[in-house]
Amino acid sequence: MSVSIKEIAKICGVSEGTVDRALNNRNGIRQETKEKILQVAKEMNYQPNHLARCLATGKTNTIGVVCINMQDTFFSTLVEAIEAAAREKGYFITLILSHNNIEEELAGIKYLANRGVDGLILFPVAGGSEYVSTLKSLNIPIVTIYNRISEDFPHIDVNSYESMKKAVSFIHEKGYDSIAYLDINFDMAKSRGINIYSFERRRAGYAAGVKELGLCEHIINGFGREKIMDYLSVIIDKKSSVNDKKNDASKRAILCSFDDLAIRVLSMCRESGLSVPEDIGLMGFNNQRVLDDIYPRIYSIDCNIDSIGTKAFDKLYGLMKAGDHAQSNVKNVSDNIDSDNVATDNDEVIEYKFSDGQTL
Amino acid sequence: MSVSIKEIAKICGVSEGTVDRALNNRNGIRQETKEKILQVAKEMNYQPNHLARCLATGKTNTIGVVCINMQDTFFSTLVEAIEAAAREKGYFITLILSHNNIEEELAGIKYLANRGVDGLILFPVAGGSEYVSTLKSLNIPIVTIYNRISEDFPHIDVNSYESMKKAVSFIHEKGYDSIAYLDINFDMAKSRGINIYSFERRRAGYAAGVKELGLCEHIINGFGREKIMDYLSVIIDKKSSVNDKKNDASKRAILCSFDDLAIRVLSMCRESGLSVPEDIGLMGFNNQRVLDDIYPRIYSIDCNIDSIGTKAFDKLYGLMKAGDHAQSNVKNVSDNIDSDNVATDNDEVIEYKFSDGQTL
DNA sequence: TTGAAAGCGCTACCAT
DNA sequence: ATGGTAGCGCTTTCAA
Repeated sequence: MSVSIKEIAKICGVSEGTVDRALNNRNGIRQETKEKILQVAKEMNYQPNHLARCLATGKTNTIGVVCINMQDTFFSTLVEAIEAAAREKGYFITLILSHNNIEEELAGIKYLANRGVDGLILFPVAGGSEYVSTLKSLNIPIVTIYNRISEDFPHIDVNSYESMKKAVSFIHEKGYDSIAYLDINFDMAKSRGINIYSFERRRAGYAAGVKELGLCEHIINGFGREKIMDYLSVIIDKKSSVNDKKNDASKRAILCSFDDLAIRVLSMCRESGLSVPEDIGLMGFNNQRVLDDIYPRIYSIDCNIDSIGTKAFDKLYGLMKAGDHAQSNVKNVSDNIDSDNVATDNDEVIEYKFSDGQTL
Repeated sequence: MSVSIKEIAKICGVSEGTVDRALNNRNGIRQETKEKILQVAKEMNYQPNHLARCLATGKTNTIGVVCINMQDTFFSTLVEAIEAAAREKGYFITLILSHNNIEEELAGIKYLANRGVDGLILFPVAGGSEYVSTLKSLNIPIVTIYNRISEDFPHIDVNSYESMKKAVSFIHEKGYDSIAYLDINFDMAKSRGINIYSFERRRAGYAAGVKELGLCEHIINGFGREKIMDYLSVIIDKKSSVNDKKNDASKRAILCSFDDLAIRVLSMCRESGLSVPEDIGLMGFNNQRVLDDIYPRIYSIDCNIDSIGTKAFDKLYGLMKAGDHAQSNVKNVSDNIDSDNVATDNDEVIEYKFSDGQTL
């Protein structure tokens, strides 16, 4: 197929070692020899065989990324940021999608480990101490994003707890005294045993926020149309009977655990004849780009997704360079997934800000 | 790090070859020997070194995917479909993003080739005969998606031309007699020399559609807010003066070259006080999922994105298996990018359908 | 400064 | 049915 070092060596009448010295800028070679070899290599359009180099050096310059899916802009944007950061440093990414399936995730991780990736960035679906042991036994640097597994692995995410908590005060300051929280269905997720750390932190942040303000907690646990409609109907009723009893004058808002929910609620409001923000306030999480094209502009929490991706790679890069695998300086904690699974020193937290908006 | 065939051979007191036979289900090995070896391998948690295998076999079981970006749901969904199809067949994907940049794309392709990917799926940014030669010299199977390069490479895409043309009649049948087309700015793209085959086909389809119906062609060449506003203002004016002169009673619609534009127009209509579909009809292209959450439901052309991804991989898989690289049975055509660059036998066309909707 | 050769872990082929 | 061994293309070490 393509020319090898051996062939170049033969043509130049030198040894393979010398060709290697020329090609890879090592010292211990005379300038003229080097130039001649480089010249020949160029003429023959020599292309190094990455594979052979990997086998010889034990490094692949490839990191594995095990992500949930590519449908959610949140994930795909993150992957894009990781790819950019990786490529800048000369790394490739092998992408595997787990589709929120624990088995697929594990199989993927195993494949990647066998392939000898230098490091792993995980959007964990699984969790638990057994899982941690498995990962540690791989003996390669691992960084988690989004869901957290344990303090054994550096974790990068927006500070979901803090930002949601702040979002509650933010909404409250805009004059809303009833703030509901629209979220994924925890029971369903938990029955499947999947890791929902990120959503747990978000919800916990909301809960802390309303508690601090002395407001009522109202969590809509699942985002099917019926559940949303149930909630909206209260507002619709209130609106239609506004002349009758002016007692319940509370301004209501819904904080959503991710943007798509806010978009959905917005549309359902429109269908139901509710005006946003006149009849109901709305706020999302992630501030994905499509919000810029939707009227009215929904407030959202801007998680600075790009920087999560970048930091995740940078962290991993550090570990890879250090040869200092995460496992080396680790306390042997078996850490289960639960709401007490909070940030540690091994966690990196990303700044956030509130987007501009008109819906509150 | 991990156990090798050699170690297992030593422990079992057999040769490496025998271990290989056991591990890889080859024949020419006694059942008991095999079982014993497998047993030991399991105990030692043997994991095959993919890299070494690749080097020995010359196959990597990896395909390279050079895509534009991951921000557009259209692309990320496609990548997701490719990943699924690939994994099912035991292939990995190494993902490189070109960001619509010709240099990045070329660099990426070169990297992938050196890495010995077994095949390449390209969302081409570049084009032209020189590019074709470069790709052919790589000597690996290549399939293009989205933008086409030349008939030298199998190409998979929705039938943009046909579907856009049909979309025009579809809109017309709904009673609209003025159908504008909102598109990317061709001049800008062309001045950068990038491949816009897919958009060219879409626009050509629109043009053919209006021509066939004897309607006026109205192309909005660029989707900045001003350009869109320019067009909407005509409708706004018409609406406000509707009582004065009832002469221009034409029902207007805008066909958009991709969904995000339709979403944007919808919002701008809302801001401008125009009702959709009462004052203006709207239709998109791709039918991305977010449309389901937006009210009113925008009509769109459902390109069956998943099947594009699947077919692209299947096509590539065929080429890889055949060892029958695309270059082998090729006429040496230098094919430039232009609107005459139409489908050939080497092209696969994907079925499409119109989504349900309420905006027309 | 250069050459020679031993690996990396696996596959594949030829003997036996 | 099994053993032995020569590669794959590169890096790395030791000798000259």
